[in-house]
Amino acid sequence: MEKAYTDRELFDLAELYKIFGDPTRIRILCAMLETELCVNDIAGCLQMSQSSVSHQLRILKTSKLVKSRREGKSIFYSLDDEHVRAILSMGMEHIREGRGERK
Amino acid sequence: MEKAYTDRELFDLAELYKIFGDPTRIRILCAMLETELCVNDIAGCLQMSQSSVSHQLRILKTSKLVKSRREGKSIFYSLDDEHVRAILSMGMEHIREGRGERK
DNA sequence: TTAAAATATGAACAAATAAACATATGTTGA
DNA sequence: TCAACATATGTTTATTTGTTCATATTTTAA
Repeated sequence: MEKAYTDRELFDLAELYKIFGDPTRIRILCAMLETELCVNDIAGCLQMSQSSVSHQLRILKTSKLVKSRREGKSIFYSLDDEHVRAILSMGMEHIREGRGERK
Repeated sequence: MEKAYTDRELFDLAELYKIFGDPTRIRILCAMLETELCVNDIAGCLQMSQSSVSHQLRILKTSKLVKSRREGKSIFYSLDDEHVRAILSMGMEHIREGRGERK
């Protein structure tokens, strides 16, 4: 039986999950589950600095987890595709099945 | 509309993905996609030290991503549940849709 | 019970990275 | 063009964390 995945794919896979593996980014992503948001909106409702939000959004965008569109002075961000939602809800299911308890 | 997830859940979710977000752990998990493996097997086929494998396995077990059973002097590890497989393949789909390219 | 094999664990070190701060870029309206 | 607003980007710092080395447990066989 041959190897299922290439080294490259395994590395990229880890890189992908690394993006999800930060509380701040998770909060940003989940905030966008319902609607697109501009940087200031996110900074406001998540109580974090504009700079920090912007830095994280850049990471999320580079990883193709969010996309953006400009409207006047504001730039609206939203989840890039349905895979992002699927990954989020898949993880949440795992958590809610009693596997996410304190260490 | 009320908040979909609690702060606790969002934090746990990030913690879960953080476990997936390391190349070594991803390689260990994917090595176990087909069959259960003991520590030495993993260290051998992944070319890493016994100590490092053991440390990572402890993390994976604590997070309920793998389970173990003893057989004589060896301890065999395997994926804990179908969610782990689902999360892995979901991420792989995302990668393979051209969203995992170099930064 | 002693030795050897398999695994686990503790400590130290180095690399990665998120947040904060300051500053730069870009857009709109007067 | 100028001022004000929105967002982006360097840089530094503190924290986190994966690996290595040394050592400790645990199990089997003689």
